[in-house]
Amino acid sequence: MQNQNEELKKAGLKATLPRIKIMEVLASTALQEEAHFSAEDIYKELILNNEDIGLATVYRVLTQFEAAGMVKKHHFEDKHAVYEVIEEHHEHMVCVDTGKVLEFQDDQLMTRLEEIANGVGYQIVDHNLVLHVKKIES
Amino acid sequence: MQNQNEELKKAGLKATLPRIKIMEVLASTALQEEAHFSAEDIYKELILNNEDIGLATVYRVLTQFEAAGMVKKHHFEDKHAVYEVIEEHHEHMVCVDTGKVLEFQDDQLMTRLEEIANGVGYQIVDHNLVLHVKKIES
DNA sequence: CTCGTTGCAAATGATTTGCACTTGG
DNA sequence: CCAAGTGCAAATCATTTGCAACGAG
Repeated sequence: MQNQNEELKKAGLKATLPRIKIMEVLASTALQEEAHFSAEDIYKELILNNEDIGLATVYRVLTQFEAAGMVKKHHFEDKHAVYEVIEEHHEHMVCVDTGKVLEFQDDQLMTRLEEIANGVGYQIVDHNLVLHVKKIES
Repeated sequence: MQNQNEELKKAGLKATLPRIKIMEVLASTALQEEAHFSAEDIYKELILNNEDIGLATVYRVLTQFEAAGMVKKHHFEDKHAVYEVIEEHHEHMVCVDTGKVLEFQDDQLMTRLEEIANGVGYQIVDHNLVLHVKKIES
């Protein structure tokens, strides 16, 4: 697990216990059927693991991770935000019935978006795309 | 202005003064260079017009309007939500430098999204797309 | 040692709710 | 009339911040 230590240093962050533990939760496949955690989710998971880490720290650390480009913050539902580890770029599809989150990636789509932005004199810096979907049951 | 009265009735809502005034603000081109208002924006505008309407009512009415499909709620920035009157469907592009919101619409894009969702057995119920852009200055 | 970090509690900002009082149909 | 709607103040929720104690390099 020395690699996480490295990642933190690279981001200019001290390798403290809270940060390491939070990274572990984010990276864990355990609770990760859906790899999108809210600050609260992570906090509860830490409590379960008998780690004595404050919720405020979870928020602070997630913010730092986001600034360091290690995680991405999403606002799928109205209230609390969720975070996910950045591995490769992809979009999200959320099932309105089950809440399940599917990920996908599509070059044709991205190309078209670029064309549209360029067409009005802009370049894309970032984007947010979430499809709210439901199973086809014909 | 009898048409707004109609719209409210159609939505099963009494045509009360607060609701009418809020609709007027939403529809007004006055403050509407950017037709995206937060609850607070609307509240302040009402105060300016010497209307005695509580902020809580603004929130309640906006929620009802959303449920009735008359307005759409967005979360462009992290904090407060903004609402806009639904007229015809379009996507948003927000300039990261100026905060300016541009709207666009593209069939090719929509078609591609449908294809993607269908491809995994889902149909699109709704979607959220926001491009964060900046001017090309070459 | 010395800052960067943390935990806790209190502060914040956006939105919601309880309740007694209006008001539209 | 009288249920639906409203204003106000208090409550709630997610997130942030101040500050004294702590710990990594």
